[in-house]
Amino acid sequence: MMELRLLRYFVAIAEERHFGRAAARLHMSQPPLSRAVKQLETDLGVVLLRRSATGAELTPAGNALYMEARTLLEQAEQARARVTAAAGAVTLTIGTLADSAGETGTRLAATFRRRHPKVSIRIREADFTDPTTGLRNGLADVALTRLPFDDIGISTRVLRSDPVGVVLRADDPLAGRDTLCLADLAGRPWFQLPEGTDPVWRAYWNGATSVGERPAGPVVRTVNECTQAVLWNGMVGIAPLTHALPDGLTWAILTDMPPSLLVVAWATEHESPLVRSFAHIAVNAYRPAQT
Amino acid sequence: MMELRLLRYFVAIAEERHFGRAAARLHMSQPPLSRAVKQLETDLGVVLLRRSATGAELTPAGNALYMEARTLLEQAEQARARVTAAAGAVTLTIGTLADSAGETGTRLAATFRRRHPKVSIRIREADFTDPTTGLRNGLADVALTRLPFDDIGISTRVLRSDPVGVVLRADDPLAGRDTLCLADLAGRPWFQLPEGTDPVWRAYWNGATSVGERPAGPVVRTVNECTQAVLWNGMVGIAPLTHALPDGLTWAILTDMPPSLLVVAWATEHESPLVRSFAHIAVNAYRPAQT
DNA sequence: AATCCCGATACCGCAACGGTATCTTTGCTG
DNA sequence: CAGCAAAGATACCGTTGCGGTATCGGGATT
Repeated sequence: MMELRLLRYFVAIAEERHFGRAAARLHMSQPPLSRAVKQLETDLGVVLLRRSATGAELTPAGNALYMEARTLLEQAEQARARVTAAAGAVTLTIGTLADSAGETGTRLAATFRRRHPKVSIRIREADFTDPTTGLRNGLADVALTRLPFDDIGISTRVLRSDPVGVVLRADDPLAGRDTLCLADLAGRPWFQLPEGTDPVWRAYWNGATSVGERPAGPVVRTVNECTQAVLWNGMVGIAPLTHALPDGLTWAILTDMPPSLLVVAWATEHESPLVRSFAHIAVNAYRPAQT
Repeated sequence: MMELRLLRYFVAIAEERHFGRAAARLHMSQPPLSRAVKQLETDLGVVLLRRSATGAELTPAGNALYMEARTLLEQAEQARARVTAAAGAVTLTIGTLADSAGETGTRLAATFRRRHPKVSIRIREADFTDPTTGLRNGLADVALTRLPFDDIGISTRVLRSDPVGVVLRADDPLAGRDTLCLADLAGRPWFQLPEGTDPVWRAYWNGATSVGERPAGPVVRTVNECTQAVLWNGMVGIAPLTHALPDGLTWAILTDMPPSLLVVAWATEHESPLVRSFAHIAVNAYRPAQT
């Protein structure tokens, strides 16, 4: 039977395109994943992955299942939230952009939990295609994300200003330089946000994108080994990196990209005492003279 | 973790309001269901059922989970169908109204499978609130259901005409009579379709409903022990009963209810060779002089 | 008070899950 | 082209947990 557990596994494999990395991300070993995929394949009567010596590629059916599984798991999460809400439980859903906000979120959530022990917290990791991390459709109550994006109806408080940088392979001709400008990167593959995403957000990142070619693979990918930045085959990311980069990668700041602002955000019309409290905690945590 | 298996179990329990009956319906024993519910309850941190000596009632949270689980399982089914469709597999989804159509569906599906071995078949059981069993929103390709309902855009072929009857407890004063009229039943509780359902369909059944009071419990319930009729605490159903009624129940035809027509139906604009083939098989199976 | 019925619990065998070790294949490389 | 490295598949194993039978406890009914 098609169980959610198998779908969780498959999503990890599909995103990593690699059984071993997926296993690491799931904190388990690789063989059960082989079995899980085979189980799904025999259950659905369909080949999901094209295995190779370098990893695994999605077949059309695999891609379909990846999309379906994502939404299904998301719907399951929402269902869970609605059920607990129906029981009178108070929940705060924190949306986080899949970059530095991840670790930030859990840290702030811990503080929040100390102050509001009875409120249960749910963290929803959104990918780069939605800078509001679901604020607009009620999928999140409060978000840790980045400006600029179309913020009408959204209240924001700036936490930190981060220069935008680029991640390079150590063997790159440009590696070793601390700063670069966009022109240095002309002609390289780049990441590109899909159409239909927030226009302001897209324009900001396309400022970088316009110098490069269109990418060949999927549009945005989050790399979990390095939660402090969005990497993609040695492409654009966000400084500062507090964690060390994986071996063989270096970092250079792009001097002509306007800085990206880490913010706490919420839908203005859904502002609540809990949301205010969380925003307050977040702003305090980043106040310069905190002592 | 909240797995689909647990939700399937919970849905059965919620509908039967009885662990034992749910176990029978799931072809398993009762103790694992106790465990499953407890597992869900601890996982969600919520009480789902109020247990009593006569069965189990849903708490508000339980009702919420019931709704969520239904849609989630449905979505999982659709997801599965879309994935196999993406692999180029051809699927025919047969919607069945939760009464006599159930058994009819599997029987016709068997014939259909013999004729089209490569087409995979999915049977979708719909409840009484949607006489089209999802034809309109693409949830089903072809339906075994009953007239009358609002059939604009829907093509139908009549398979059989069934008088409408009422199921009575053996200790009922009216039990033993073969025929009744609606007036005989004045003042009794009755089943009632929720607002927003197909108006023609609702009006038809409200013709019966109008003589009775409003029911107290949930609006429609399907009884699985008797797949040949919709029963509800000794309320209205559809003749003929080819299967014996459970002990303690009898059956009387309502002479002043217009008959209900068993039909095969499909969305006219989505008519396809497969749909035509299925309809043809269905009509042939019910032709009087078949020999 | 005795009985009945329902859900909960205890316990058991077995299927399935995840882990370790190893194999096969494939792409790369000297 | 031989050898190596890496990735997924397979074999096997200990443990978990699922579903089954037997039984218990507690309301409701008579």
